Amino acid sequence: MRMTDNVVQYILSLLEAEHGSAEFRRNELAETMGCVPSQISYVISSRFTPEQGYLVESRRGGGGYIRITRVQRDAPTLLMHLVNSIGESLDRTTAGVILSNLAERKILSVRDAKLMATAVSDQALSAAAPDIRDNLRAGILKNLLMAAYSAT
Amino acid sequence: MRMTDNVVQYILSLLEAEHGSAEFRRNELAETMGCVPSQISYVISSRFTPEQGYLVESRRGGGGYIRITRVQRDAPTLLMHLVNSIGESLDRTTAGVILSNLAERKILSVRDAKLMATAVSDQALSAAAPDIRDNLRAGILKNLLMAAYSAT
DNA sequence: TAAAATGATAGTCAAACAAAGTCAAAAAGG
DNA sequence: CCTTTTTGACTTTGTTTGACTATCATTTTA
Repeated sequence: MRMTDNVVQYILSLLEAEHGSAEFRRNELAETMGCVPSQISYVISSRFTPEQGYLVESRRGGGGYIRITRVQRDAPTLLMHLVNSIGESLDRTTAGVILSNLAERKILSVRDAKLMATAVSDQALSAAAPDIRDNLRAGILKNLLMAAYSAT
Repeated sequence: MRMTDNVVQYILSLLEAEHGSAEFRRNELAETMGCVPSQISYVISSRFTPEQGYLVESRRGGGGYIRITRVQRDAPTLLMHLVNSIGESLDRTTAGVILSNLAERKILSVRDAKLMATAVSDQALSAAAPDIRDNLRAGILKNLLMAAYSAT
């Protein structure tokens, strides 16, 4: 398993245990996970972004910390924000992060998330030239999320 | 015996051992089979297609993998016939007919059918030039049908 | 006491690494 | 011939690492 996934899991468990808010020291977490500190930064910047519904605050220097807070919004609002944040292009990694996050937060069923992931996969889009796949992904996923919301 | 057939056999045995889903690293498998990595890609693209009842997922980069999932053993034969009849191109009218038919016959839930219809709609595919949309529809729908009935 | 030094943090960025994907040419079958 | 298979060079994607920078609180110094 990737270090990235381990760190994600660990942070999610912290969020779970503390009802939506996790605070830690970057170096300490890196130590317990057995990775370099910048890996923590990588995980946060790729997996706990505002688009994913997380607020990240931090402070450097002595007594520094990183705090991640799950933004509390009802499902429709969260979906709307998400759809608006997607724009014209969506790479597959981000698509995957979005969908697993929605499933994790129980905004989508695991089944819906899997179907959507399939719909935006490279396999499904193989008929399109690689350089427009990200545009297709954006269009497809936005439509799917809207559909999932309105068909609830 | 051809290398291709050896690789097919090996993957089939993995699928058997793991009840319908096999995950491996392309390079590793190539190593154990004694072939170049791209041969694995060739085998997958020619022998583990949706037409043959398989769904393929993959990831690049560190910790990358290829995962092949077989369709459920009790998947409706109609579904498989359908996937085979689709070919390289599927116009939106036919897609609509197919999906409402599947829902009608209760092979798909109404929700799944609606999501799939959204995924192959012109709206969702607006980023693609009109002349390739039918090709995209074919690829997307075939993959979605496999996903809806994939083992595990 | 104000300024400077110190040490404890987190942030940034690019390079190194670890995969899988693509494509076209060569080889092998039929 | 024509199709399928085999091969390998090259591309793209995603992760990991580490050197360097920025910031903040505390302690020392002038």
